[in-house]
Amino acid sequence: MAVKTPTRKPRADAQQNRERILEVAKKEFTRSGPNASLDDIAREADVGAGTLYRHFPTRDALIEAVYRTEVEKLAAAQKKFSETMCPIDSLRAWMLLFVDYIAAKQIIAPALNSLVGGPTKLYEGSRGQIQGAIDALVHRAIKSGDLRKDLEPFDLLRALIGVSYVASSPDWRQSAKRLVDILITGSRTAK
Amino acid sequence: MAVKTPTRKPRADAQQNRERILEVAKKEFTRSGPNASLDDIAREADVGAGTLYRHFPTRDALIEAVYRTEVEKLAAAQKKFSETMCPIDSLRAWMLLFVDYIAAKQIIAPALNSLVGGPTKLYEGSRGQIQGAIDALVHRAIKSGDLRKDLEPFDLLRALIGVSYVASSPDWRQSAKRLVDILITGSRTAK
DNA sequence: AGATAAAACGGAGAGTGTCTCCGTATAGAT
DNA sequence: ATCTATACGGAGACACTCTCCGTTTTATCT
Repeated sequence: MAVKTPTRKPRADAQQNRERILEVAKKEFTRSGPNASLDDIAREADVGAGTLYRHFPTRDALIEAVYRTEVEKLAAAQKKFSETMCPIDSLRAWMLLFVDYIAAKQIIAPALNSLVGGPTKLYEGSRGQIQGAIDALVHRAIKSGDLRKDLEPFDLLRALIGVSYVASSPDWRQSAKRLVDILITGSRTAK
Repeated sequence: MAVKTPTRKPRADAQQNRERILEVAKKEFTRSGPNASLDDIAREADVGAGTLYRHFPTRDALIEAVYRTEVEKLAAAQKKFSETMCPIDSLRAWMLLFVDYIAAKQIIAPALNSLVGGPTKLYEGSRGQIQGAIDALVHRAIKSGDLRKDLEPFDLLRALIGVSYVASSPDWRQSAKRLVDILITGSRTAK
């Protein structure tokens, strides 16, 4: 079923370059936001601009790749929570983790908009991961009767992103976590 | 109390240019997002680049100015609602208006991040307007006993922005409005 | 109606970033 | 050792940003 594979082994240097670019890009995006100069990144990674653009045809492709591993961790956490906690608790735990995650790696913030499905079709991959996670959590909690049946997981994600997006005040994490509870309270089945 | 005013009457052409720039800028930002070329905007407004930059020293200053009038309308709506509805209803009405507003003028979306207090200090003016509106609404509803006392108006705003930010699916407005109710339900005083 | 100076204009151009093209280098297969 | 698919690099064409300053326009004064 896999694609035809009479292809030769991929070149090692290509892989190395790719990783080095990602490393540098992560640092640069963190440092100077999503508009960091791509040529700068290429230079710092000791590759030509062409190499960077071959690996990542657009700025967005690069950003997407940078955040993919982070996103994968969040997705993995969902599985763990679902296995060890009751539905509603695992949802809350995941949402709180999300908040912490953003707090720790502000990097992600600039990309969140697109992640949630912005005007462009970027982030399809990452988006699928995150959406899969929240879908699983919400559906389980709906099935167990803890949450309203009409709850759209994606809406919850949107709100969560809004909450997490900006660290504008020192007590940001506190208030973000309070809001997670508000969201969950509002999402419970009417008693 | 006013500043010294031995100044002469401001020049009419300057004012006209300023308005023309704003008009064109609004159109361009709507059409091609917040990265629209400023030189293009200047050209289309029949002014030199220098003129544009004199009026609006930075891209952000221009964006801020473009959105200011929109923001003022939202702030005005708050007053009206507060005068004619009960606290909790006026909060809900305003939040729904906010959603509609974004739906109608996607323009605002790109600016929302900053509006909510992003890394930069832009949008101070607009932000104050919006924050004032939600503050008033929430405080009134807290005072009337409809909402939890520990609710941070700003959190609600953040969530609202997250909900409104992206029109990723056709039924976006529907689900955004559902989420407004979830937020309000979660914000009510525990019975 | 001039005359005057404050206010505003415009656009050339320097600096920076984006992205492509294609000649060159190299890893893996034989 | 040879071959060739694969990948590399960086010059360069193009686009955008923003400033500088000589020129023009406007409000005001007489």
